Amino acid sequence: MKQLLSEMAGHTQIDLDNTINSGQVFLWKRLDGFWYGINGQDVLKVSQSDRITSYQNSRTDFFRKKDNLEEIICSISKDKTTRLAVKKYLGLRLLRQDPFQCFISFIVSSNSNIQKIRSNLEHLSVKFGKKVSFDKKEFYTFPEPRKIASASIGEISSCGLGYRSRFVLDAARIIQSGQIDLEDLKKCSYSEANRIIQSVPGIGSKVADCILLFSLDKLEAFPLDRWMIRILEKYYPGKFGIKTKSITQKQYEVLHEKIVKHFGPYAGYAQQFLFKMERENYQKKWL
DNA sequence: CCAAGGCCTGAATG
DNA sequence: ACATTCAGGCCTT
Repeated sequence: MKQLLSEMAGHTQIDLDNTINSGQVFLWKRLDGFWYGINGQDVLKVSQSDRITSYQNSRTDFFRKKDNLEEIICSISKDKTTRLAVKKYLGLRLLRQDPFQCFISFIVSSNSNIQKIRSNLEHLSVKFGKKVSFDKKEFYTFPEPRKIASASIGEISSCGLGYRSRFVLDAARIIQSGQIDLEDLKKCSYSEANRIIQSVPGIGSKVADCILLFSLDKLEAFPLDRWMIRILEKYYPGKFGIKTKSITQKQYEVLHEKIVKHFGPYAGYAQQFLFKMERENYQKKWL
């Protein structure tokens, strides 16, 4: 562990490629040696050597640079597997995304795959976002809640969302009407925010955890999808008492409690490292 | 509380 | 080619 931390001190650099390419964000492209990404109404630009810049000159800490990584890594490194994953992907980070974009993105993600999610979100942005020019390149910002909220089902489903179109429309209306204020959820506890966000049709346990972890600062969120279940079965056989591949809501809750008990309050970081390691093992192409 | 089945769509598989 | 299966779930019965 000591060795790991001293290694970190020299390598506090963020590993951009692996971070952007870790299933958290979908609207990022590499152009002329830079990464450009849509974050709500903003476009971010970053390269491995330069500071992050933004179309809107916003100050969002997108890469969570203020997180105390040393403390977090110490905290989550409870076992061999996690230590290996952390060591292998030291520069991997959680991102702090625009909440509404994240909210819609993960509703769209359910029962889908990366490529389709990206295609769906790009279509939504072209159709309902604003065209902006940044660095002499064109981008479409992510649609504002009111734009989606006032669309028809047909317009939304023309973006290829299928049966998720209804969920996306209703979800946007819930935000637009103020029935749920995503910023407010940042101030709630994990379980309270989780309960509220799961009241939205189309958001179950897994999608909720993604939104909470990637945009609402709930670092104990630990999205349990098919991959994570497989990972837990493989590296922690018997430890968490997983019985079936698809788990019920109740089983999800029980499992999540055990996870937090094991990994601690920054469990979400552990999830990210483990997930990345296993996906890489399977040599999946993501971008 | 659990199990089973259906769901849009596109890429992968046979 | 063409049919079938499957994918980073969720909802209803």
